[in-house]
Amino acid sequence: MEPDAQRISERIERPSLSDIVCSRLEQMILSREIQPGKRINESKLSKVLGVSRAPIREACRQLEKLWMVEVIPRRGTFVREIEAEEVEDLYDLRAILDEYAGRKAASKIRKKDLSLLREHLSDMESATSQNDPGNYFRANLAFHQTIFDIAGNKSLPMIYEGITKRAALFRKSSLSIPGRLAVSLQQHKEIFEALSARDAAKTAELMKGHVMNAKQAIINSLDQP
Amino acid sequence: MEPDAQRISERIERPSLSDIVCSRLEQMILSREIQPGKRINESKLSKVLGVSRAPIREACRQLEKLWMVEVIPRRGTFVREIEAEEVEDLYDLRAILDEYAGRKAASKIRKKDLSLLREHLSDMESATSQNDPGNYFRANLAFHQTIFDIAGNKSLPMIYEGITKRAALFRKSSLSIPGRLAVSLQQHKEIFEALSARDAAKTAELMKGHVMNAKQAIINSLDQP
DNA sequence: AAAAAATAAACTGTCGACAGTCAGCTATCG
DNA sequence: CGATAGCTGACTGTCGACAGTTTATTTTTT
Repeated sequence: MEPDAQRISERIERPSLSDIVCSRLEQMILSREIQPGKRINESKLSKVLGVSRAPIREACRQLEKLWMVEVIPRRGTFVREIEAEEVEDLYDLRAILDEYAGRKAASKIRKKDLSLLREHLSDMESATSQNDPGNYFRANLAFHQTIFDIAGNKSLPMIYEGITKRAALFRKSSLSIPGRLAVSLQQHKEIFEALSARDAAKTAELMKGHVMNAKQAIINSLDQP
Repeated sequence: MEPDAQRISERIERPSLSDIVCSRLEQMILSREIQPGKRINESKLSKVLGVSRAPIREACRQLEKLWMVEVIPRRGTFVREIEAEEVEDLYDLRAILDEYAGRKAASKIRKKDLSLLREHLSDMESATSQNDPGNYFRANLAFHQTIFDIAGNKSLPMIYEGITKRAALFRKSSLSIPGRLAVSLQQHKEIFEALSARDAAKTAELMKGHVMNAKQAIINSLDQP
């Protein structure tokens, strides 16, 4: 019997073909194997991957949900392009969402939440000392998502995922800028402190500042590439 | 020749079968012909509508993008349920997005923007005097979307659409509460004034207050139904 | 009679095929 | 020589069918 029919989504399940194609496509897009603006050729790709067109189409729709591609009726599926200007927009949105999440999380946080955050923080710490942007990025994402969980706004994670995936299309991440990891780490430590102190205003301010800081770092790095 | 290959999305095009199925489905969901939590039976629906399953699936994926349904692998597509608690979450998100948009729009607004807003305002005015929530809703949406346009954050409208469609699943809208139309109209007039004065702080505050006010109205109406 | 197992029915995932549409090329016309 | 119209190849939209799962039903077991 189903103990909780509402929460069916979270069960173990092997991925369907569409899911496999989806991650494969995401990978191809992020690695620029398929370049921005280019069309995803369904029939060609289906031959390459050895599957029919149905899972390919399914995967494209999934990626559209994440704003990574744009499906144009009767024309095809195109990898989205992203301009510096739009990256700034996305960072602005991240800033206000993080600010909100920080404020809400600070007033709700519990001991076990703090220990989970501390784990992510230590992951970020070791990634920083090994100068490993990839792992830092993951731990960083986990840190922020944990704060969302604590904040408890159920709709926030979905929105945020779209924003981050879309921003990932941009060739440059703030974390790939030399010296950024250390700065970012320090900011997360401060956020952690503010959360421990249950200081909502301070947490909100730090979260916002953190994102706006990353935004500025990107803008600066573009001016002098 | 294509004058602007980037902006292909906006061209005249007759709807595909999937599009028709999609709006039909949306309608069925909002009218509760298919109830929240229920599965959308692809094969059954394909017989009813006289099309194959492919357009049906396509439409479901489209609705998933708008958070109106949840697609669970190998189980089917389910109409999303929405609790009062989540409606509050959605209003919170609308509040911070509107606040942000208001601040940004106030610093960028031009004369022709103001006249467009004035038009929407007068639409809302006549809808109010005729006590027509449907038309009021549309004019209201147009008003807010115009502010987004002025703010110029390209990603904002997409996010906002998801939030509003999702909130529409809830049986009650703040605008359906007796007396709300007049209150809402007054608030929009104040927002318009603040925008005219290019007062960013004031506009932001009013926008946020307006949404939070609507949220509170819903909460109150639920306590005493 | 309640729980578990086995069976049957229904449904989704995937496939290959065909038709209508679109992009690019060639030939025609001014 | 440039622009337009018609043609051609390629691709997406849609279809019906089949296979593997999931759900509902029936049978068996305790």
